[in-house]
Parts: sequence; structure tokens; C-alpha cells
Amino acid sequence: MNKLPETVFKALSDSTRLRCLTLLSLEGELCVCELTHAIQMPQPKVSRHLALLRESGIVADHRRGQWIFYRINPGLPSWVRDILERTAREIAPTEPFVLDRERLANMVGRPGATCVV
Amino acid sequence: MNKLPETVFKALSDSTRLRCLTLLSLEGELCVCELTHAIQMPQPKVSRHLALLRESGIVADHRRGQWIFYRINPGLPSWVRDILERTAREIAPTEPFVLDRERLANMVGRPGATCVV
DNA sequence: GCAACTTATTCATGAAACTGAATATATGGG
DNA sequence: CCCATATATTCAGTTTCATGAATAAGTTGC
Repeated sequence: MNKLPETVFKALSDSTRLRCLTLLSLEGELCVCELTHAIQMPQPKVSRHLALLRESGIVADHRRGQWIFYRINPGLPSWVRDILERTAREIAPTEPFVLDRERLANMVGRPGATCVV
Repeated sequence: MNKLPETVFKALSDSTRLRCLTLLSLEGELCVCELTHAIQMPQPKVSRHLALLRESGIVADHRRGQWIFYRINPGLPSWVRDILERTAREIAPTEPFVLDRERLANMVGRPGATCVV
């Protein structure tokens, strides 16, 4: 019995996780401090939700020096990635997602993982 | 603050609801006894989940005689309907969704709402 | 009105999930 | 080694959610 669908949708059913996933979907790769700054939630809270997403296979992480970067798991089935992308695109112009991206864009001292090299 | 996305995904995060929604998405319109027969769950359980989906605006219902028929709410934003359809299409060939449709197809004495008129 | 059928609701219970607060772990620089 | 920064985890409390069992409510036909 495959439980991926339920898992994916449960991941999207919490507002903190939805904000993180939307940022990751739109921005590509972000570290915890960028996510924390963008959505303005306590770091342990963000970290806990990211752990849940990691254990569910929704996101992948890798350390780069001091920072740990998260991204949408490229190994997800394409229909799941499509749904994540479609959702992010649709809700991006609404709050709180617009403000989240603004705060991210204005953040000073970003690790710069997604900067144009 | 718009909470539709979270609501939609929460609706899909329970297996009973996902099975009902998948059947509704693939079959169009079904009454409670058809859903109950297809997914083989107690009627009060199915009814409660359908009530939740109705209150969330995910499905719409209307009475026809003795039966109450449910369908995906046509008033949902198109991206939400797309996600419901895409999901149903993707998981349809897996269990338990294949068996659900078989039981529905083999059900005797169906109210026949979806019969060709 | 009564019986059969379909659907909805209430109640009590147990499990799961989210949270703040505090704390622990890991990395890099001096 | 010490300190600052970044991230993760534990704990306890509260709320939400799913469930079985029992029951109620609406419809049809007699």
C-alpha cells in the first residue's frame, strides 16, 4: 500500500511547511536561516518542520560549511514535483507568500547559495 | 489571509478522503452508499469525512430522492481542480484505488446517477 | 402511520500533531 | 581552546483529528 500521496499532502497542509516549500520551489535552494528570516518564525520551529519534510522525502538537504541548504527533493515522482510547482506558482501572488519573498530578497548577509555566480 | 491551500491539502491527507475524492474525480458523481460500498468503510465514517469535505468547500452535494450525491465542487479554483484531477489520474492505477473502482463497477443496484441518460 | 432504506450526528476515547522554551550539537575563526 | 553562529533535538502542554458504537433524521412506498 503506497502512502506517498497522503504524505505529500500532509506536508502541504501546514502553513509553516507550505511557506517553506513555496519559497524552496520558487527560489531553488535555501538555508535554514534564510527560511527563518523570510517567514519570521522561531528557528527551532522551522527546523522541526524541515526535519519532518526531510524524513518524508519531500525535501533534500546538504551541508555547505556552516549552513545546511534545503531544496525540493529532485527524486520525487514528476507528478508530485508538478503539484508542488503548480501550487507555489498559484499561491505566490497572495499573502503571506509575497511578503515572505520580499523579506528574503531584502535579507542582508545571505549565504548567497542562489546568487548568480 | 487565504487558507484554501492548507484546507485542500488537509482534505487530501487522509486516506479515506483521498479514496472518496479519487472516486469522485474519476467517476463524476456518486452517492454515499456507492462510496461506502466501493471503499468498504462503515457508513458513518464515510459520512463524516464527506461532511468535512463539504464544509471545506471541496465537494458539493445534492439530494435526489433517497440518495445524496456528491461531486467535486465545480466552483473550486481551476488550479485546485487540476490538482485533484492530476492526483486522481496518477494514483488510479495503484492500490487501493484500483480495487475501489472494481467494487464500484460490480456493485448491484446502483442508483445509476452516472448512467448514460 | 409504519417499515425499509439512506444518510447524518453525537459521544467518548485514543492517537497524532503543533508549539514555546530550553538545551544540545556542529562548524568556523581567532 | 573559546566564542559566535547555525542548526537540531528534547520536553511538556494543548489542541486537533480519526474512530467505533450508538442513535437520530429524512425519504419512499404501502
